[in-house]
Amino acid sequence: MKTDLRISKTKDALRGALMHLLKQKGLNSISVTELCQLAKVNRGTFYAHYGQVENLFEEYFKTIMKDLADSYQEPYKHVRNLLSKDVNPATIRIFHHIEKYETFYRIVFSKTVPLSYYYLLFDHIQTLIRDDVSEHYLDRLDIDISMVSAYQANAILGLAIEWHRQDFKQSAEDMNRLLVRILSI
Amino acid sequence: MKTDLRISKTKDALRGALMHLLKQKGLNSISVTELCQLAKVNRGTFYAHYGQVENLFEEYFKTIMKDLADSYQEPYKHVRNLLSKDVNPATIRIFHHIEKYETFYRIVFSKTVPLSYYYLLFDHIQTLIRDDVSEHYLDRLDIDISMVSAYQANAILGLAIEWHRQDFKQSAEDMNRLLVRILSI
DNA sequence: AATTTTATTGTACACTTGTTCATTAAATAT
DNA sequence: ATATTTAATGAACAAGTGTACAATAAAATT
Repeated sequence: MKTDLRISKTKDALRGALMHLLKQKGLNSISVTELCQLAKVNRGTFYAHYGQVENLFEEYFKTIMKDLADSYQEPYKHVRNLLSKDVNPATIRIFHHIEKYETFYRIVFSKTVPLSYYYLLFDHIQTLIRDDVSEHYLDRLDIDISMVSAYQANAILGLAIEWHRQDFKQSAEDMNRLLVRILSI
Repeated sequence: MKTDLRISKTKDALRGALMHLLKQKGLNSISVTELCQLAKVNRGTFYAHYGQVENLFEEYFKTIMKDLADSYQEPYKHVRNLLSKDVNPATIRIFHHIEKYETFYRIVFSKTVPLSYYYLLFDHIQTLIRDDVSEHYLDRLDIDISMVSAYQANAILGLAIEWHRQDFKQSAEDMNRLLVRILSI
């Protein structure tokens, strides 16, 4: 059973309007009313699908996260030679992913956005890292794998935050090199 | 010139009401109206001091950050013996600080809160670490100190996030030991 | 092509928000 | 103690929020 044409039409219009407005103002200052006016969708229809503007954004977020997961599957080319044995390829993929969706991540890392978006990203990276970590620490049953992966995942995100602060002036390639250097110290 | 008694009276009432409501619901679902009703303060008065509920919370936040800065100055007793040469005492202080203000940090780490609070905490820890890092990397002028400190600061916060997720079941002491173990691997 | 199902619309409602301003009351200064 | 300054109040405003429901229109099904 495929989704009703009217529904996807409405959702496309709302997503388009949101993307348009996000280039002008922050997520929290976009009202349901103006969003619906721009999308030419009835306000009641919006509430039938989403409870608040954030929910609409989150739906978009999931498609981006999907891409991150997919990019993890992709074969590695240009960075493999950089990698030391301590670097998880998954972690190093993140910077290219952020670069690709820069406009989007400018929102995700903006101050006014709820912490939940950061957590969604964190979760994703933590999961990617966890598999690698649990292999590496197979012999040490005494240490909490969740803690180790949380530590490593968030360290990477620390670099991403600083990258955002410096207005993404470095290239993703630069960030990869930086990460390798930090890990090798 | 000291602050007007009426102002501090109003602010105390508002802060008290906020703390009371935060035990029941999330920050974002507290309306200005209900806050003022509980505090017995006119809604117009609220807006004279704060633009939104978040601003009131941020005022409280700053007093907590002050405590974190102060605790950094305190002489070290019970953890010094644990420290390897690679561990910055500042970083290891953070877990005791979070434990002390657990109620508060349950809010700071909750999903619905704006990312700006996380950044305030991040900034603070990054600054504390930066001094230590710049000493350590004095010879390596090619590496961005902000990046290294962002990496390390956020790694610690990753542990704090995971700690929060596990409902703070470990003691601050446990977290310190864990950090030392991770760093020594 | 006709029928059934279901999404969208328009309208209405009570409520919250953010702002303004004259009035009142409380604190500070004389 | 009185005068002056300044904060708090109450009322009113336009606009947004969230919800409900009957009427309509557009899909899906037969």
